[in-house]
Amino acid sequence: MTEQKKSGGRPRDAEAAGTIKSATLNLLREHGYAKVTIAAIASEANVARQTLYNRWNTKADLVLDAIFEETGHYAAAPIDDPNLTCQLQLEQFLMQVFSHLSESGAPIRSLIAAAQDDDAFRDVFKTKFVKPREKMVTDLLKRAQSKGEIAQGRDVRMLSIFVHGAFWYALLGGDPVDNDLAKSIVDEVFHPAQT
Amino acid sequence: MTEQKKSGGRPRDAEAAGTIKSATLNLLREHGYAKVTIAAIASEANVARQTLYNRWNTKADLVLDAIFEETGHYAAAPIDDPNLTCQLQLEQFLMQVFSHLSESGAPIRSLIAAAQDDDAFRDVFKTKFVKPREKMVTDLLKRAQSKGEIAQGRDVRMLSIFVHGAFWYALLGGDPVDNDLAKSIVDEVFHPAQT
DNA sequence: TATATTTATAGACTGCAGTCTACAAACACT
DNA sequence: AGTGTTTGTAGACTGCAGTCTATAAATATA
Repeated sequence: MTEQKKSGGRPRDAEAAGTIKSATLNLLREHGYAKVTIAAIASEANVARQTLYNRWNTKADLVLDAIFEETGHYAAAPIDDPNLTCQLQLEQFLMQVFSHLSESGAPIRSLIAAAQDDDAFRDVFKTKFVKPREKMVTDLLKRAQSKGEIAQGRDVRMLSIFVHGAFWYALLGGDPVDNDLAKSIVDEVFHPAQT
Repeated sequence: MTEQKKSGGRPRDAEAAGTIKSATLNLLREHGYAKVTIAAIASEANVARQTLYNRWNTKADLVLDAIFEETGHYAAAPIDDPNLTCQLQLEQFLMQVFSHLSESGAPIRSLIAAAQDDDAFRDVFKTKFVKPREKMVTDLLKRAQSKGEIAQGRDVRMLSIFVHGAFWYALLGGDPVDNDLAKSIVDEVFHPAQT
């Protein structure tokens, strides 16, 4: 592929992408996904509307990209700290993720929404956002299993899905996604309660 | 409230609502939520566009209502059959729900999408669709707990959220929602595996 | 300098959701 | 029959996403 351009041509404005993305985030926080218009973003970024469409295919694409720019930082895989139980590590990881989401939860919800109507977009969203987080949790649970914190016979992949499912379920249902939820999820996944 | 109308007035066409809803379902199955237009539904039902807006506030409202009409049948609470384990009952219940969803899964996904941008709509969706199903599962799990199929110390409410979360997670992610998923979910919730 | 290529801008245009207005039709009450 | 009220119909209108076209600006290469 390599998508080579024939020769010169006017270069893309190097600053534009950043300016547009940050304008997008600002408007997003202020008004929410539905009320933010492409025209408003373009205007805020002092750029022609078409320039946005030169770089992103849809409003959802742009928003996805804009959110990644700052969400990436929070996606750091939890390092294995041998001094902490895996249970605690998972709890802290979830709390970190949740506290971030309480800031940009609404736009992310809107992304999920947009993803439903667009197969290609849903793939990107899954590949770049959902799957990596799923893997982080699966890996952590595997470590817990190898250290005996979780019984050998359990299906770690399904447990990871439980964790994320519970999280999405709360997020989409508009229920609070907070430390209490994190604790409840982790308690039940590790569920030492054997009566 | 009782919403009384002052006096007579032209009565609503009794057949219209049904005709519109079934036209909606037909077009929905054929083209998917995004590609179905209000105008097309109105035309299919031989009704003015405004008539739709007289009865439903938005496209999502209408689709929600249309889907309920046939989804209601499948929402029957699982009767407690003392001859079957609760684990089997849950598995059968989920299979029933899943097989229905593989038919109208796409429109339902679009509903979730629409719900994200509209608080009022999300409430209706939760109240009429999500919560009742959550309760069915919670009740079933409670029975399982009282019969000893699930340990006393476990948080049944959270387990129910795991079940639904896993289900929504698969649905929204575009993953197959089938018998295998149902079995995996139930196995892990009851997880007799104690190594 | 001349040409080809690519981006940026401005603005027209399409399609759809949802609103609004004017008018006709169907009812209740007097 | 006459009045008031509500629904149905037809069509104009607004706002936004996304497309398309014409033109100017910025680059590379000849």
